[in-house]
Amino acid sequence: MRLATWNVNSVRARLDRVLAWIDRSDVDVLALQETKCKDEQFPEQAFRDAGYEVAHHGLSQWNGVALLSRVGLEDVSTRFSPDVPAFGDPAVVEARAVGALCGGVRVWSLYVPNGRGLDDPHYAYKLLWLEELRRAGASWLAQDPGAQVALVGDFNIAPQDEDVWDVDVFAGATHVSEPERAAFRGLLEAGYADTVRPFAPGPGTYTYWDYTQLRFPKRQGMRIDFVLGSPALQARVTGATIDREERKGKGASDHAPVVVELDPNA
DNA sequence: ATGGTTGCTCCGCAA
Repeated sequence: MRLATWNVNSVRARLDRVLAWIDRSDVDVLALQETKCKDEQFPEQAFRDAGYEVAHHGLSQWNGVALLSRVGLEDVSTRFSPDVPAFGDPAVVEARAVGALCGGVRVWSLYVPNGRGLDDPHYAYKLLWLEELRRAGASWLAQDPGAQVALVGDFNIAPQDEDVWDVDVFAGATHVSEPERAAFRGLLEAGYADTVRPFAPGPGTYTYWDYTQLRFPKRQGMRIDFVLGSPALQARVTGATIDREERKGKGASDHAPVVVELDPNA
C-alpha cells in the first residue's frame, strides 16, 4: 500500500496536475492540504472518476484538507479531539484536519497553523493546536498500542537545523523555534516516528521551496511535510520518497508530494 | 539586473 501526503496549494488551480500525479504515482491513499476551497467547490467527481473515495473538509478559501482512498474510506472525522483549538473572532475551528480509516490505517491529513511570527497570535495558536494533537495521538496509543495511525501533512516545522537550507536565515522566525521543535518532539515521544527520514536523509532534503527568490532552482528549501507513524505503522514501512520532480515546471505547488510504501502483509 | 511568486478574491491577504 502506498500512502502519500501533499500540500497542493489550491486543488482547483492544480487539478490536472494532481490527477496526473495520482495516475503515475499509483498511490492508494493521498492526503491533501491547502485545498483552498469549500466542500461544494471541491472537484470530488474528478477523483471519483479516477477510482478514489473522497473526504474533504473546507470552510472557506483558506486551509482545507482532504483524503482520497482506493482502499476504503470509513469513519470520517474533522476533529482529532473535542478540544481542537479555535481561532479568530468569532472563534472557529479551522479546516485543518480530516481523518478516516483507510485500508486498516487511521490516516489524518493535517495542516498545522503557520504561526506567521513569534509574537503573532497565530504562533500561540499553532503551539496549542500541536499540543492538542499530541494529547489526542497519545490517547489513541494508550487505548490501543497496536493501532496503525498515520499523522501526515504540512506541519510547518523544520525539526532539525539540516531541515532548512540556511538556519541563520531563519533566526527569529517561525518553523525553527525551540517551542515549535519541542511540540514536534512531543509527537515523536508520544510514539509517532518520522517514517520518511530514514529513507530520505538530509542534509539538503526538502519538501517545500518558496515560490519567491528562485528558491527551488537554488535548492533552498525546507523539510516541513511529514508522515508520522505509530509503532505498528512504522513496522510496515519498506520505503519512502519525496517526489522533488513534481516541484518542477509551470503550475507546480510549492510543496512536493511525500510517499511512503507499506508492506501489505504486515 | 542585486530582482526574480502564487492563489484567492477583489485590489490586500496569506503563505
